Amino acid sequence: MSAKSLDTDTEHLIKETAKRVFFTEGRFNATTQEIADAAGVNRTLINYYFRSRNNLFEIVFQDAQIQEHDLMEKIIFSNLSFKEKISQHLDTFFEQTKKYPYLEIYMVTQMNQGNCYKDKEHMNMLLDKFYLEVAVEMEKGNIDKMRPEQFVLNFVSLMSFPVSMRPLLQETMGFNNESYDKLLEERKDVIMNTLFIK
Amino acid sequence: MSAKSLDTDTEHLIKETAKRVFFTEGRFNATTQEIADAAGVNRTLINYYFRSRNNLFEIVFQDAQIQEHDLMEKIIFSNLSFKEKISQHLDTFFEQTKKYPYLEIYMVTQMNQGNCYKDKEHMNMLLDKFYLEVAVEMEKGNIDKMRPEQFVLNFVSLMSFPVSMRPLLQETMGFNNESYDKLLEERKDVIMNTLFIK
DNA sequence: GAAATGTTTGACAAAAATGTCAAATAAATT
DNA sequence: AATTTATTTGACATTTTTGTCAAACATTTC
Repeated sequence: MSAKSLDTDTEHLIKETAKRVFFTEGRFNATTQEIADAAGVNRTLINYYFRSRNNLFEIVFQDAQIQEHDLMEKIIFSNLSFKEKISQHLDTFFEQTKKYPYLEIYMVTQMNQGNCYKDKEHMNMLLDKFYLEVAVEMEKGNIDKMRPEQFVLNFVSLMSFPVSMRPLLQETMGFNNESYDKLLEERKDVIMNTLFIK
Repeated sequence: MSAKSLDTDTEHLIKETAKRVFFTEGRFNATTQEIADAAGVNRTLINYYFRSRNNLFEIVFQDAQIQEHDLMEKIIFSNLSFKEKISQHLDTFFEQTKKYPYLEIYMVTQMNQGNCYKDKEHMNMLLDKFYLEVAVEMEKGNIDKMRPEQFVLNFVSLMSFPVSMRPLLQETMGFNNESYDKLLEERKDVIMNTLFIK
């Protein structure tokens, strides 16, 4: 039981499928039937393992939070230089968003439906540490002077928006999948140049 | 009939309420009952005026597109200098997003559910015109050199992301409503400084 | 002010989605 | 191999949401 393959563990399969439907495909109001179909299992197994649809959704939401959180933690507690931290984080982020492009949008829609974010305390501690580093870089003249919070907003905006909003941006800007992928690949350099003073 | 007040025109009231529920409150899977309640009308009036829930949603989606479109057109066909165009657009955008912060996210979730964007042709024409202006500014040395498309991505990202993702960002960054509002107010200057070379 | 038209309402029907259960099957334990 | 336990299934019940309709009401038109 403990050595059971994760691939065939139905509970795990359902959860991963739900994540795929939400975070990868962005179908935020998929029904339990649709998720069950996508997982290739009987719908009532969702009730067996998760009791209710709501419960499954809450668990998936928590998972999403942890994922965001871990990514954040990784960048802050590495002992790279500031610039390298940013650079590294861009790599991990773009890697992760290939799998789950709609993770952040999902969280927003959930929060707008009354679901709320947990573990603010710890996150704040991480951020305060980061703000200090940002301030140091400003003193050194490596980045423009502004409130560190604004730098963080710039950073996450430049990084996330083109991914999260891809359907809208790709369509309005007249790209096809291939050319938009290319655009995204080029973004790392663009972002580094935008954030740091040459 | 033609001179009827728009405030009491039920059809109009329902549509505006739906927009409020979706774009202002971000409750993307509100039921027809919830929308009717929010509008203070009988639910079946939605069927009377819009035939089906789906039809209402499509109409609202179209409205959203037109709104985005008009905003885009405004900036491009003004005869201000490039920098003033950007500046002006930031003002209009922030003004608009006070009313409809979740308009863009709504469009993305709709598109992920199979709804698709219309009128690409015209939008492309607008963008091409804008790309040319961007290129000129780069030549002049007012903005960093990059593909004009990347400049547009930077621009919209810096502008939209902190608004669209507000629930997530505000929570994770530990702001309250008031302090986040303040942060947003400061953003115009930050964005101008980030986009333009001093 | 009577007839015609447009609007609103509640009762009901239909559809869609979720949840429950007992029986069937499979797996583990003795 | 028999028994216990865990998993899976389909049939059914419940709940939620949407759509229809005729009657009530209001407004306009003649």
